[in-house]
Amino acid sequence: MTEQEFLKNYNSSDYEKPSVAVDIALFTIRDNQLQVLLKKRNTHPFVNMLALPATFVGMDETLDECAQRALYQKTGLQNIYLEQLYTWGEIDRDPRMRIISVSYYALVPDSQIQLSESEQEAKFYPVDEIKTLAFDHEKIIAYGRERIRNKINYTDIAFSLVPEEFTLPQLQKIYEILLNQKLYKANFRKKIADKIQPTEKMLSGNKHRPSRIYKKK
Amino acid sequence: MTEQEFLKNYNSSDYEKPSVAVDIALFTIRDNQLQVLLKKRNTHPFVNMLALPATFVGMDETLDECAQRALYQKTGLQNIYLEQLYTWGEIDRDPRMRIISVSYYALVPDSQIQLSESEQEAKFYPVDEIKTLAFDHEKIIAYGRERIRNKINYTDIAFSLVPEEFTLPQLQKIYEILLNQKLYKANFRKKIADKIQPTEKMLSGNKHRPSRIYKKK
DNA sequence: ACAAAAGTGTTGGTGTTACACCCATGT
DNA sequence: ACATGGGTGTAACACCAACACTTTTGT
Repeated sequence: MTEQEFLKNYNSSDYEKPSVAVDIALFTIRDNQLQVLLKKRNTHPFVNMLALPATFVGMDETLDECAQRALYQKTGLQNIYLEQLYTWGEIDRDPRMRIISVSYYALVPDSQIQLSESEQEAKFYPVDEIKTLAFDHEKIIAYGRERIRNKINYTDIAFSLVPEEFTLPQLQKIYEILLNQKLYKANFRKKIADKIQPTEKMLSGNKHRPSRIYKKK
Repeated sequence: MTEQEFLKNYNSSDYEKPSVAVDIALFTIRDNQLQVLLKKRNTHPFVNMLALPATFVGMDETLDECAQRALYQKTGLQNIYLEQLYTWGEIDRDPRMRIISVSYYALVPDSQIQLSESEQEAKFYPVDEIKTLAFDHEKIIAYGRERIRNKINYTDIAFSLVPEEFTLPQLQKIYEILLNQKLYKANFRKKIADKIQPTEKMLSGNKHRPSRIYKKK
C-alpha cells in the first residue's frame, strides 16, 4: 500500500475523540493588585459562575492562533504575547464531555485595556479575592501565577505590565506585587539597571521629589 | 433549562474535533552520550522512519496516565517520573488528519533499561546523530533537551540518570553531557555536596585511585 | 522647616570561577 | 617509579542583602 492509498482509506472518525479547548489567563495589575480577566458564564455547565475566557480549537487554526482569537473575541486585544502554560487532561474537568484544555497566559499593562462596562463582558478580578471558579480554572490561574513568579527573575516579562514610559518606583511596585514581597530600592535598581534607559522627562506632582521617567532598553 | 436537561441534550459530536496524542521523549545516557528512545514506524505516514513512542489519548485516561501507558507498552518501564513538556498544535503536523500532540519527557538510568533487541522494538539513538524523524519529533526532542539543560541547574533531575549508588566522577560526567560543557571537579563537588551521602564503599579496579561511592540524600 | 518619597553609596557575607596541589591505585 | 585520574584547599572575583545617607519636591 502506498502512502496515498493509506491516507485515502484512513478514517479518523473511527475513534472517539476528546474535545480540545484553549483557556486564557490574562493578567494585569490594577489598583496595586494582580488581576485576571474572567467572564460570567451564561450557559451550562457552571452557569453564572466566573470562568477564564475559552474557546474550542478550530480545525483550521493552530493552538497559538486559537489563543489569539479567543483573546481578541473576548477583549478586542490583538498581538498580545501569549505563552502556553500547561495542558490539562483530567477526565472530569467538564461534566458535558471529555475536554482537554491547553492553557495560555499573558500580561498586559492596565493602561492598554479598554473593556466595555457591560455585564456581558469579561472583567478583571483581583486574584486574591477569587473564590470558586468554573471547571479547574483556579488551578490554571495558580499555575500561571507560579510561572510568572519564576520567569520574572530571569526574563523581562515584568515590563509587559508597564506602559512604554514608566518610573522606577512604578516598576518596582510591579515586581513587588508579582513576587509578593517588599524589595530594597537600591538593590532593585542595580538589578534592572541594564534593562532600562533614562529619558529627560520627570514625573512630578506628588509632594516629594519627582521621579525620572524611563523606557525599556 | 436545568443543568441536567442541558447536559442531556448536549451532543459533543456536533463539532469536528482534532485527535489528541501523547509523544514520549525518554532520555538516557549511554556510551557517554545523551540518547533518546525511538521506534521505526511500520505504518504510514512516515513508514520506516524513526519516531518517538506515541499513542492516542483514550477517553478513559488522563494525559499523565496515557503517557505512562505509552511508555509501558513500548518499553515495559513502569512508575517513571514523566513530565509534561509542551503541546504541539500545528495544523499539518500529521498528513492523515489534525493531531494535537501533548509531549512528555523522562530521564532513566541506562542500567535500569532492559529492551529486547528485536527490530520491532524501540531502541536508543544518540541525539546528536539523529537526522530526520517522523512528524515534528526533532523539535520535541530539541525542546526536551532545552528543558533538561535548564532544570538541571535548579533541580535534582540529573540524579534520575544515575543508579542508586554512584561515584562523583560518574555524576559529573552526566552533568557535563547534559550541559555540553566541561566542569571543574572541585567546584562541581561543592555545588552538589548537600545533595549526596557518602557510603563506606569504594569503586576500584581502574589504574588510579578508587572513587568513593555515594547515594542520593 | 518638615514630611515624604526619590535616589545613591558602602559594607559584609555568600557563591562562583579558576587554579594548584596532594593522594591512592595499577602497571 | 610513574602515569592516571580521584580528591581537597584557596585566592580573586562577582553578586546580593541590608542599611545609611543625601536630594528634591509640596505644604
